[in-house]
Amino acid sequence: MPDATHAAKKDDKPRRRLSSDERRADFIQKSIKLFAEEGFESSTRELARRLGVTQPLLYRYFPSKQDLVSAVYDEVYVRRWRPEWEALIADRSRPLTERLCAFYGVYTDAIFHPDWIRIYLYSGLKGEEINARYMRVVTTRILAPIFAEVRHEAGLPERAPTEEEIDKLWVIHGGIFYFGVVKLVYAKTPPRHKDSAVAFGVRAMIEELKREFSEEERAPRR
Amino acid sequence: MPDATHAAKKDDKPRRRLSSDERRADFIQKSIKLFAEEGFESSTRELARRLGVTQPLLYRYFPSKQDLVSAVYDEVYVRRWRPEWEALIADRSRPLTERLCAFYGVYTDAIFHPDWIRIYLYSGLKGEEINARYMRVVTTRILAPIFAEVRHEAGLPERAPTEEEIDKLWVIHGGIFYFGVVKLVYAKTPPRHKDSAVAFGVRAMIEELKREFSEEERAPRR
DNA sequence: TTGCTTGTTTATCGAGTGAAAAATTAACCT
DNA sequence: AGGTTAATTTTTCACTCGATAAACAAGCAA
Repeated sequence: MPDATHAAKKDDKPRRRLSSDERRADFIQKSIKLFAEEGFESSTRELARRLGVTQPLLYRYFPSKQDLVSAVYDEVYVRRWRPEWEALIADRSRPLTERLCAFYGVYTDAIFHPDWIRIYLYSGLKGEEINARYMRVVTTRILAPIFAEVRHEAGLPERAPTEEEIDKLWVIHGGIFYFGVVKLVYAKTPPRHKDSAVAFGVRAMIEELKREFSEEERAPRR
Repeated sequence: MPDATHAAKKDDKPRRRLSSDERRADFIQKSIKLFAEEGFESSTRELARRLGVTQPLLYRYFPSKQDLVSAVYDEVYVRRWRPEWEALIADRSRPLTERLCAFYGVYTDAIFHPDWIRIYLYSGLKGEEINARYMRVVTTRILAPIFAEVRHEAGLPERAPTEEEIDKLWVIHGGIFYFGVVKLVYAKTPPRHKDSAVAFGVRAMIEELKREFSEEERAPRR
């Protein structure tokens, strides 16, 4: 009797054959979907089933399942970052609020997808190093520049943010991100008020930062 | 030869015996730790190993692993909620900012533990119904009351928040929660600036809400 | 057609999974 | 002491997991 545990197709009439590159890309794309849905413990057999191939074929393209996971990380984390985002934040020809709303508009357009958010959360829970690296990138490429721009708009001299100040920025940045988690992961509904939620967070962050800066001016520390 | 896959202790000298209630509670407490660390796919054998008992004993106390998971949900979600939190928010004898800082102080004291946060994230990714229920509780017992208090402090008539306004409150509430995620899950370090991060979020939220209310007063909708 | 390359399947292994049934034994009650 | 209850272990099953080796077959070049 035929072993069904590796069956590729029910009707094995049209057994097409892909080039090495196509097949590899197919594995990664379908893995993103599967891992996002069910986590990284998803079986290689379920993945193969979705691809319409048998399970051992995976090991022709990836030495181990962990190598496939790493390829998924690379595709999701690294390839979706747009360097032009950083220029958007620092473009002083536009009002700061407008700039930051524009930045968080395109940033959330990029990451507010169930695939991205769920893989991010899963890998974070796994304690993957790439997660910590991503957090450092956010800190230095987004939060610190925002801090510098708010100070500039407030007419204050440039200064590196303290750890505590970065934490305050994380509350807003994380709040915007977590708004996406609530909508896409928990409620499974499109984020209808994304723009006004972003604008609320941006304005609240800028104004509260300015307020704290002016208090600091009045009573300098140390 | 003895089968090691179910071994409880190496030295089986002191084989103590617990009461039904103690053992059941022990299963739940150790499950919280284990599931928080490794997710709900953790094996029942690993759990038994940590308890110092054999794996089939679990099935004397829980019909299935899923029943154990449900017991963990109950312990973590339901039992940690403090009804007095709601009174804290509505206590108009104190200034609103102070009230909300106090509320978020004790609320984060309750939930800013790796166990709670990780189980919350894991169960949310699994799409568990209890997660959606918790979100509704947060909305009606925390966010809507905060909305009412801000309006009251602004001298405005009572009014139910729109979905869009609740979303704005989620940005701050979620931001405070996600600050805990960043510290406890990603960075694995105690949230040193918890109080000032909370105060930042609270003040930013209150002031920005007031600002939007006053704009609304100037140009009423519809 | 022949023959070679390579994408793909078949078959299988060893370890680990949740769960059921039955045997064992510690603790309590007369 | 003896006897009973119930906590715990032993044994085992059917299944799933990631991974390997070998057989097969589609496409292409001669």
